[in-house]
Amino acid sequence: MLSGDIPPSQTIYIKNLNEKVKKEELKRSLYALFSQYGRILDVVALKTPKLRGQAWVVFTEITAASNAVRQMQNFPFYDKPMRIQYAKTKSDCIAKEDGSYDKKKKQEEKAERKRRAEETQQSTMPNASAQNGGSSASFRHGNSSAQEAVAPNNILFIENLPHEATSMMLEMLFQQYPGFREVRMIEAKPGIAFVEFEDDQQSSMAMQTLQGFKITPQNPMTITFAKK
DNA sequence: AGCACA
Repeated sequence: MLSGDIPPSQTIYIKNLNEKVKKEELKRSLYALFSQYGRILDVVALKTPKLRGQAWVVFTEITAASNAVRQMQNFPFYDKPMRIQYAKTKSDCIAKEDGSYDKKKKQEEKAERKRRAEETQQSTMPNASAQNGGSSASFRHGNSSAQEAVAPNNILFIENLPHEATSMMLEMLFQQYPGFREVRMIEAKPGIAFVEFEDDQQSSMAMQTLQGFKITPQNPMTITFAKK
């Protein structure tokens, strides 16, 4: 069944995610990867048996979600091709924004789900010791520039580097990713760098894993695709 | 495969 029967939404539903990736890392990587398409309001991922391997990414704009669904379809992410659809229901963070969030209704739905789970389960449910990792995807943005949607490409743009960062240091960091070509820094512009890969999938993988990486505690690096 | 909001 194709996903065509789900109407466009500003939330995308992603499945076939690598279940070995830790929740917080997964959320950050998804954020890093998908912020190319527009501003993200929330990333939801749970590791419960029913929900592992899946995630929701909430954009402010439907058009951003549409581009993400099309362009990142089957993108190899942690070695598995992502399967992306629009979400079936409205995200809570959207409902809260537009006033349609109804707490009572929410609780009924929750109770209903629980009831159904129990009737199909019919067996022992040990301690539901929920894993309280908590916290939403906190993430830093580049201090400059409202983020435009720059299409994924093979060159990364690195910002917020400490002034003492050298191209040698960056090379050490980035060369471990397949397809690495070179680091370019501009003497006249400290704090930024360009890192080139052979293709955009390889650059994306490096971006995902190094997004927010701190060379010094005060300098989480911001990685975006370079404008061409 | 699996559509939630810890």
